[in-house]
Order: sequence, then structure tokens, then C-alpha cells
Amino acid sequence: MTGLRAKQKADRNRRILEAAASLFREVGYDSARIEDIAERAEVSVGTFYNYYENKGDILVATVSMEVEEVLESGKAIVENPPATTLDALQALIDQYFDHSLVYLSKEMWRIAMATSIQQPESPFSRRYTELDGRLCDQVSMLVQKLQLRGAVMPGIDAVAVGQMAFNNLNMMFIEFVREEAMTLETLKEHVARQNRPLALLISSPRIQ
Amino acid sequence: MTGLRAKQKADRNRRILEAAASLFREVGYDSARIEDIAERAEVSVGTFYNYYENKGDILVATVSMEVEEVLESGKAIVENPPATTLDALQALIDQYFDHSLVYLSKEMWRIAMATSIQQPESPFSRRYTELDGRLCDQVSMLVQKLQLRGAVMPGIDAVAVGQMAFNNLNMMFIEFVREEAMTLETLKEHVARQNRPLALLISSPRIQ
DNA sequence: AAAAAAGATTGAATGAGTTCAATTTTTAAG
DNA sequence: CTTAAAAATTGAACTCATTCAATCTTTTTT
Repeated sequence: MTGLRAKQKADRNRRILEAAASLFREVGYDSARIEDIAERAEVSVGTFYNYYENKGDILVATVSMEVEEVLESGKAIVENPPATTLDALQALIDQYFDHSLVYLSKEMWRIAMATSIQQPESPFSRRYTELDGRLCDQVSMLVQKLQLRGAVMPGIDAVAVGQMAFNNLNMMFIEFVREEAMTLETLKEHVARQNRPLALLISSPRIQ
Repeated sequence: MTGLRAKQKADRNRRILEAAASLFREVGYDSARIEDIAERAEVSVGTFYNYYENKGDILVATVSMEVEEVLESGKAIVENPPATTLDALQALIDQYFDHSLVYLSKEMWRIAMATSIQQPESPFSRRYTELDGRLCDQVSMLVQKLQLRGAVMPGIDAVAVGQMAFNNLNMMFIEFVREEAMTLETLKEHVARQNRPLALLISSPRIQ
């Protein structure tokens, strides 16, 4: 069922997304006009709006692709985490943070996050939120894995702990993208300090 | 040095803020046009922009006043918290949540949060962020107080624990305002579950 | 193959946020 | 009191994001 129409649709979609992503990178979000994006993608302004609900939406789409990569890159660590709770948590979180600024600027993160909060019903916001939920699950799954291994005490609510750790890192990431001057290193240090009490307390005594 | 100019400025500022807050409440953020706000405040559109950088800014200003009240209302609980860590934390957090929807709709929260993330440098975003920091400090201070009382074990990094608890509740609040259908009760339950492991683990054994 | 229906594209029109040069008001100086 | 300087106000003009009725393309039906 790959008719001409479907092929054209996929092609236009790709062109618009690429045009937007490149323009955002070149001139920033605010200076990239829909008209410019449409022109670069060789479609009309109206067509742009056939593919994306609004300007923020296409940025969220771009950022979502990045989050998917982050999620993917986290799998390896959850599969085979470091031995101690502290190291394992920190390894996963640092992985997230390191990945986050490879393709995206702080400005792009800010706008994507803001858009996903402001218009939570738009399709790409939903997608973004869903990916966020998957990241949260990944952290929880790490804690569960550590619990199965015996590194985390039995009886601990691993899901609750994972959610709290994730919400904390997520909020800290928001703080990070808000402050242009804050470095990745500082972010990691702060989160590491915040994680330490929880990580140590849930760990089985002999494993330290 | 209360010249005429200063008095007029304060008066216009108040009128604009009140006009905006009432209009937002009456017709919602999107439908409230700057022109309408200016008209109700009996100033020109240009003057509006002399007092607020943009439309989002004045919403953030409105919301900030609310956050100040929340902060104020939290003081009582920190001064004289419930005996156990779990109860004390939950009392403070529930207080925050209960206060949050008295004057503000979810929509207003969404837009205020989005604006403060998107334009972190604007004066009112800074103010909002600063208030957020004070809320975070308040949670940390509660944990410190519990530690002094002996309810929380010595040796625990109370500040780190407080920050994590705050970041968690803040992120959960974002989730709450994102989902129009989510009730305050559900929010409280989720956060209560997330807090339990941390609260129990940091508590001194005999105090349970 | 022609006609009808469905699906997409188009770009001019719309509308709201924002800007800024001209004007007015207030303060300070002479 | 007059005049100059500083500060604030004003609203028409401008910029974009967004919409939508008309048009064109693709698919389906006969």
C-alpha cells in the first residue's frame, strides 16, 4: 500500500523536519520563520501546518528524536549496570546528561520543554511526555535490577525510588537549561550529591 | 522621595497587574488581549510594555504572588512540624498543593511555568525561579529541623534530601497541571508513595 | 478512460503581540 | 517662573504565526 500519496507525504515530512532542524540550529528558534522553514522544505506555509500544529510542535518533534536516542543509549547501562547503587544510578544519569547536548542547544531544550508544558494535548507533546515516562521507567528498572541482584535492600519500593530519582534529575536538567552559564559538570555534581543519601540508604549494608 | 512620578508608576503597575489577573481569570490567558488588559488598566498598549516585557511575563508576575503565599503558608509547618518524617514532609507538601489551585487554574500554571523556562532572563522569571528556590530551601529546612529533633538520623545530608524531595514534588506538580483530568487527590497519593521510601529510610529507627 | 470523491497544497488574509518615533508629563536647573 | 532635561506615555505600524476557501493531485468508482 505504498501509493504515491504516502511516499510524497513521508518525503515532505522529512524535508520539513530537516529544514526546521537546520534552520533552528543556524539562526535560533525565534529567528526561524515558518515562511523560511517552508521555503527551505519546498512546500507552502499552509502545508507546513498540515504536518505540524504549530511552530513549537516541530521543535518538540526534533527534541523527541533526541530523547529517543537518550533512551536507547540508557538501555546498555540498565542491562549491565555497575555493581553499587550509587555508581549505577550515576552512570545512567550521566549518560543521559552527556547525550542531551550533542545535537541540541539549551535554547532548544527550553523551548521544547516549555511547549510540551504549555500545550500538553498536541501530538508531539504527547510523544515527548510519553518518552519522558519511558525514561522514568528506565530508571525504575535499573533500581529493580539492582534489587534483584541484591545491591538494593528487599522491601524497598523500587518504582517509587526510581521515580523520585528521575524527577529529581529531570528538574535539575530544567534548571541546567535555564541557566546559560551552568556547565554539565556542575549539573552532574549537584545531582550526584542529591542522589547519594538515597542511593546509600537503599543499598544493602554489606555491599556498602 | 515619593514624587508624583513614583506614585503614578506604582499605581499604574497595580492597575495593570489587577486588570491582567482579572481578565485571565474571566476569559483565560489566550483570549485576554494586551489591548483589553491595557484598556481595563486605563493605559495604552505601549505603557503595558513599559511595565512588563511580554504577555507571559505578567502571568508569571501573577503566579509569583501566589507562590509567595504558598511559601508563607509553609512557614507554620516548618516551625512546628508533625513528629514523624513521613507526616511532616507530607503535611508541608499537601499544604503546597492545596494552596496552588485556590486562585490559579491549571492553564495559568502551565503558561507561567512554560514562560519561566522559555525566557529565564526576564525579571519576573527570575523572581519566579528565586521563589522556587526559597520553596526548595523550605523543604530542606524542614528536614534539618527534623534532624535536630532526632527524627531524622544524624549524618544524613539533609539539604540533599530536601532538594530531592522538592524537585520530585515540583516535577509531579508539572505533571499534574499538564493533565487536565488529574485530581489533587491523585497527585497527593502519587507523591506520598514516592516520598515514603526516602522518609522511612532517613528516619531514626526508634521513631520508626 | 472518464468522472467523481477524497486528500493535499496553496498563499493571501487575519489577528494578536510587539516596537518605536513622536508627544506629553514630570522633575531639575537657572 | 521659565526653560531645559529626563522619563513615561501613546497608538499607529510592523512582524509573524496561524487560518481557510479555492485550487490542484491522487485515488477510487463506474
